[in-house]
Order: sequence, then structure tokens, then C-alpha cells
Amino acid sequence: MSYTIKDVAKKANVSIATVSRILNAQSGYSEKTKIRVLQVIEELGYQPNAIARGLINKRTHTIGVLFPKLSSSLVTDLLDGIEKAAGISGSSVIVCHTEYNGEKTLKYLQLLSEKRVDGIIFASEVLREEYYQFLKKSNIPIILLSTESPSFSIPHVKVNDFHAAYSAASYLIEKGHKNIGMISGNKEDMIAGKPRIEGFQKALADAHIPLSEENVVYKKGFSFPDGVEGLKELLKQFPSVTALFAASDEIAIGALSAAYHLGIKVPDELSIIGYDNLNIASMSIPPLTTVSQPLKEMGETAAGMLFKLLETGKAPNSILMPHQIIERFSVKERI
Amino acid sequence: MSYTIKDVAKKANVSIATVSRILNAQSGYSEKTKIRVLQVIEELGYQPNAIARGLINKRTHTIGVLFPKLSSSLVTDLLDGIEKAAGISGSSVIVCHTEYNGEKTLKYLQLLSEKRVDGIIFASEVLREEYYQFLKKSNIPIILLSTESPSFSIPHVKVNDFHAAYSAASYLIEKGHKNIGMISGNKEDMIAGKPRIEGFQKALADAHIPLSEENVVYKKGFSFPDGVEGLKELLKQFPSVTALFAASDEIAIGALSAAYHLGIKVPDELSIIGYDNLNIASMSIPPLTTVSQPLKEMGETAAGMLFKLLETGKAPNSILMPHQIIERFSVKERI
DNA sequence: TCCAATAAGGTAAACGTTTACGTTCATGCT
DNA sequence: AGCATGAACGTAAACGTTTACCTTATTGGA
Repeated sequence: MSYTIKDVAKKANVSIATVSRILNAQSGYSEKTKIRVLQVIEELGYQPNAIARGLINKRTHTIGVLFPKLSSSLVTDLLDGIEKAAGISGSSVIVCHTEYNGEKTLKYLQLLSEKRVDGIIFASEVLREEYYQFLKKSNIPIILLSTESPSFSIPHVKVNDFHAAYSAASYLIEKGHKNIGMISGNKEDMIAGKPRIEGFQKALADAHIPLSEENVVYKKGFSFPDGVEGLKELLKQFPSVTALFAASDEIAIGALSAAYHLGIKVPDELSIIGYDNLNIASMSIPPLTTVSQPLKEMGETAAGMLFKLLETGKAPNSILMPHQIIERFSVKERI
Repeated sequence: MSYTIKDVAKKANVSIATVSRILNAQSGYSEKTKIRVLQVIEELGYQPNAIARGLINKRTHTIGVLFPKLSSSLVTDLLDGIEKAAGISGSSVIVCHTEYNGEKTLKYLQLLSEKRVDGIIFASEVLREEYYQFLKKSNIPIILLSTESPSFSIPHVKVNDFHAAYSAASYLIEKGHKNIGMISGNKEDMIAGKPRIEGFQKALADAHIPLSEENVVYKKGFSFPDGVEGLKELLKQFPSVTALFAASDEIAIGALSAAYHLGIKVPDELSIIGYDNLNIASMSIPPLTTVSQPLKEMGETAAGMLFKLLETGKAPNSILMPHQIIERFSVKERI
């Protein structure tokens, strides 16, 4: 197989302790033996065994990331940031795809725990009681990303969905709109659902715009089809609508598509603002005005927090990342 | 810290060997001790240490995946499939993001090698000589995904780009088009660039359609901006064009967008066919006709091949996956 | 009754590192 | 000269498993 530290030691006529010290840049050897050992390492192409190291050091330099789904650029931008931060810290990341499935999630947590990952980032999904109990028992450090836990005190990084939704609605109001609708995702979703709805409603209320049940339609998810159906329903229950806040970019793009087929011109007849700033937002016709979450930075920040936590042992503070309205061409001033 | 096999053994009044045998479902113990040990395991919440196992078994049940970039659904669909197959086989996947950077790639290979991953999937990128030498030296099993190596004999799974491009162009021809243009990606790219161009050209030639340098514009990449610029250039050098083959869906969507701004109606005045069948292809206006690569299945297949290789030790055959034309609404028959 | 075979279980080495502790030797100081 | 000190190493235990090999008791058959 491959060479071990013993082979190096033997060939260089030193003990394995010396080789180890040299590898770890500790003291306790002369310059002469150092270059001799280094040369032997080079000759043999010796590679230290991270498994053996992990066994004794109790650090695997590996973290686990749990995602509900993979095939959305929302999630991959987060992953992108995590991977970047991990790379800088010399760690690797194991991705786990839970599919919102509790059993699968628990199985993955078990797996990660057995593999002795240094920590876990739990992203875009509600942290259920059972998960928390498991994590607590096996005391693996954890950071919540793009989600938060109302019941348990766990550090998280996300944007303030309430505020962001408030901003989006306010933006529409500033543009002169009064008949403003919303297509929301799952309203049972305490993270991405409810806060956005409430932020939207608060903005209208603060602007003294009358608000009834007709203003918002509730869909099950945040996907493209939810958007196309959503717009049709909204039009039915709120025909005078002139501006729309979509709870996700996919919903917004769906609405855009439905509007096109219904012959409704965006933004001339209907203004649309999305949420997320996925890369598809800039590719739509017209390019989508949306509220942007700094996804990659969020991933980086979460991973950074985790590594700091691993070093210091101190629980870091949660971080709320700034959102931002990206003005493109799907919203028009109403005069 | 957490409990070890010793703790279990002591509490159950057996030796660690017996516990190990029970954990691995081997023989050599009575039913009575088995349930006793299992109960102790339950009580303590004992979790076997995969690191220690890996050290002695020389199997980490972890594979590495190298991607040039993460933020494209092309890549994440592949990853999705890989992760799925890995989950079924009880393995985890470490993702590495190379950014087409040779140094970074080598560093990642080194890392994966030190972590003693069981195997590597190298995706969507050219396998350079240096990578190959490294892999060969540390003899880690490897599968190429959505790429192939002309020089080295390494099993791969991909679609036949030449054929797929040929099909796309033929489809346009069948629809009655004669003035057919192409926006290609990087023509130096021996995997996704050149073969698609040649497939396109062959289809036109076989149909006896005259073909000159004006028919195709060459861009640096496969992205949205390449598509919008690409269409403008194509229109300039080939004004009579009625149908367009885009070397990627992002290019196609870019062209769609440019066409919209130029007031060119798709598909009435210009037909467009894409390549990849990303999820955005179904969200565009109009929904994009495209040639589909079964990305998720390709990922699954690649991982499956890798696991079979690990079991049997035999190099598997390369697999060419079928492509398929997904008819949506961006191509119109010309009468 | 005795022996071989089998079931049930234990002992200890091995995997490839790190590291606490011990040893040797040269050096400098009094 | 004698001694403390520090540099430059070596030895061996430890990390948590798996497994080859050994031991003991039981059973069935001749």
C-alpha cells in the first residue's frame, strides 16, 4: 500500500517521533535531519494518514452540511460559501441531502456523528426537537443557516425575513402602488413563510393601506408552479392588483410566466418583486427586481462561525445579514 | 467524551471482541449476550467510531467529488445524483470546488488522498496530466463524470456531445429550417465545445445545407451574457438566420433575452433550441426546447460505477447516457 | 466412557499517528 | 572538575476499532 511514517523513519535513520515532529513543525531536531527526512518524504511520496491523525487528535477537519434539497441555486450558493470558508480553514465538507425527511435526516446525523465530524451546519430547514436532542446527546457543535430555532438557543445566520418582506412591500408602496398582492409560500413555515407574510402586512398597515384576506394567496411551496397558479388565483380574488410581492424568485418567475400567457404586461400593467436574488432573477424577461439575500456570504459566515466555535469553544452570537433590494425591470412607478 | 466499545464491554461483562462481533453481525456469541449487549449500547447511547474503523479496515466509506464550479444547476443535478447513490451505499460525499484552478485542484486531490477517501468522481472538467499522475501515484480509484480523457484510459459517464448536437441541429432541419446558426461555447474545450460544434456542422452537411464561417459564433463560456452577446453577433454576421442552436441552456436563455429586447419574436421569427435541460429551461418565456442530459441519473450512474469498482476491483466500462430532445415552445415549424 | 467437534467467548496484536517521558551528549558556568 | 541546562533525539503508550488465535465448556457419537 502507501508508505507510513515508519517507512520514512527507517529510511532516514530516525525514530518515528522525529518524523512526526518535523511534519508538525514542532521543535526537537536539527536542521540537518530535517532536510534529510524531508528528502526521504519527497522520494517516497509519503502522505500522512489523516484517519490515524483524526483518531488521536479527535479532530477530523471535516464538517457536515445538511440541506433539504440540492437542486436549487438558493442552496448551492449557500454551499458555495461554506465550501469556500472550509477550504480556507483546511477542512472538507460532507453534504447530506435530507429531502425534508425526518428519518433520513436522523440517519445522516447518526452517520456524521459516527464519522466524528468536527461540526455541523444545518441549513434552510426547521430544526426539529428530535434533531436537537440527538445533537445535544452526541454534543456536536452546530450552526443554523438560513433558518433559526425558536425553542432552542442555537447560533444562526440568516436575514431578517420580516424586515426584508417589509422592505419589499414598502418599495412597492413608494413606487405609488396601493393595490398590492402577495403570493406566499407555506404559511405554516415559521422561518420563510409566516415572517414574510407578516412583514408584508405590517408594511401595508403602516402605510394605511386597507388590507383584507384577498390580498394574499397561500401556496404550499415556493416553486415555479406555485407562482403560475398563485397569480391566477390572486387575479381572481383581487382583480384590481397592480403590484405583487412574491415570497421567492421562483414564485415570481412563475407569476411572470403566467402573466405573459394571460397577456398581462410586466411591469406596465403589473409590477412584480421577488425574493432571494437567485441567478435566474437576472435572466428573466423582464429582469426581476427582487430582495437579495447574500447567500454566498451567509454560507461563508456560518462556516466561519463554526470554525471559530471549534477553536474557542465559545458559542458565537447569531448574525442577521443585511438584505438589499436589487432594482431591475419588473417594477414600474405608478403615477 | 463519548463512550467506547470498552465501556460497553465492561458494562455488559463481556470482552470488546464480543461487542465488536455483535456490532458487525458476525457469529460467536449467544442470543442472550447479544440482547444484553444491545441493551447496554442503547442505554449508553454508544456510537461506533468510524475513524477507528476506517483506520483498521482501510475503507472510509467516503468519496470525494471535484467540481469546477458549484453555482450552476448543471453541477448540482449531478451532485444530487451522486449523493443519492452514495446514501444508498452508506457512503458520504465530500465536495470540492476547484474553480478550474490547477493548483487548487491538486491541493484538493492531496487532501482527499490524505483523508483516504475510497474513491473520487471528477466532474465536468478536463483531467490534466498532472492530476492523472497524482491519482495514479496514490492509486485512488476514479470515475470521470460529464467529461472524458482522450489520453488516459479512465472510465467515464457522459452523453455523446457530438451526437446530441447532431440531433439538435437535425431537429431544427426537420422543422423546415435552412438558415441555422449556432452560438457555441469555448471551441478549445475538447469536451463540451468542439464536439458540439462538429456535431452541428455534420448535421448541416449531411442535409446538404450550405455552411460557412458565418453560421456559428464562438464565445468564451457557456453563460447567460455569452448568449445575449452571441445573438447580437450572430445577427450581424448571419442576418437571415431563422433557427438557432445554443450550446447551453444559459446561452439559449441569454439569446431569448436579447431577442426580446431586439423585438424579435421567439419562436415566430426565430427558433431556439438549447442544451442541458436545466430547470430554468422550463421557466423561460417561451419555455425552452432543449436537448436534455439526464444529469441526475448520470451522477447516480457514476457513483454506482465507483462503488462497484470498489467492491470488485475491476475497472468498469464507460457509459454513454442517452440524450433526448425535450419539446417545449421555443421552436416553430417553418413552412 | 472418551474423544472430536462445535459454540461461546477472551487475549492481544495491528492499523498509523501523536506525545509524554526518558536518555544521551555537548556546552557553559562556577 | 563538577554540575545544571538544553538540544536532539528515542521509547512506548494511547486513540478505538477488528480479527487471528487461543481457551473452555458442552454435546453427540462410537
